[in-house]
Amino acid sequence: MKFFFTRRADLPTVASKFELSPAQCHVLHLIEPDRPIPMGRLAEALACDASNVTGLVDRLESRGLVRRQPSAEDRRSKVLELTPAGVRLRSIVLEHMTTPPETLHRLSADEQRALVKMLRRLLEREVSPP
Amino acid sequence: MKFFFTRRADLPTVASKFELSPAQCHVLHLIEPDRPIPMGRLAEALACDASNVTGLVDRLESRGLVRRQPSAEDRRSKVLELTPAGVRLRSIVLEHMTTPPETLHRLSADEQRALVKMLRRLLEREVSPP
DNA sequence: TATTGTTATACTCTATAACTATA
DNA sequence: TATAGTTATAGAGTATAACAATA
Repeated sequence: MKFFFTRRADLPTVASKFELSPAQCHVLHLIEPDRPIPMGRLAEALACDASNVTGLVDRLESRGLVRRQPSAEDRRSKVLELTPAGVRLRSIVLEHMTTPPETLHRLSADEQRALVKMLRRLLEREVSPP
Repeated sequence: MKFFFTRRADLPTVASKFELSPAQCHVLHLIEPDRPIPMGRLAEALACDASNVTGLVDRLESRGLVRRQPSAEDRRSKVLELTPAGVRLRSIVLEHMTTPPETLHRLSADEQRALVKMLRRLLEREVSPP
């Protein structure tokens, strides 16, 4: 939990480097390149009401990072995909967010590997099962 | 990072169980019982502007969870402390937030211990050095 | 009837700038 | 002059409720 709150305090700082809000960062993270996602599924993944996604996507769309496309199967639904600019920014943001804390050197290379392995196992399939 | 965003999505859910906002949860976490903290230091710990702390504390104070007290050393400054109700709610919230993800059983008891140990080392002194 | 996304409304969070009372 | 906290203001995030189009 301490880990969580520590990173939570960092997010606005990281996000603002790219003039993004924390929530916008989260959206960028959730829309994977070449993997269009319906708006409703995005709302689920964000654990927020669907009505919020409208405005969130509006702002990202007006910055040319995300596109709304009609869904092939259901004419009520729209799917979201990253624009080329969105793909680029996403990868830059992710790179910055994965910059490890300066305290990482406290763990040996072996320990770091073991840590990553355990965290991976904890998180598998917890978000956006294909 | 995936870990972070996963927990980030959980926070509003956990918080709303107690009719708290995510930020209010964070504040409750940061004010330790019997450890008054000046408002300015709270703003630092939250990585937000000092002006936000006013409203944040207003709302917590009007719910009887937090108290403002004049600082002994500097008459400009006010220190924050939890009320008895605040101490109680803090401990309940923290208990809920430390409920491990259901996927924890994927790690053996030994692995869990090792994981906790490593995370502790990564985080030591990163927040609120005494 | 039920569902997807939108709109309207209200409240909270957040930053910036201007203010006050101390230092 | 500088600092701690407040107030005013504006934009973004969030939930609820009501709505249109489609299923």
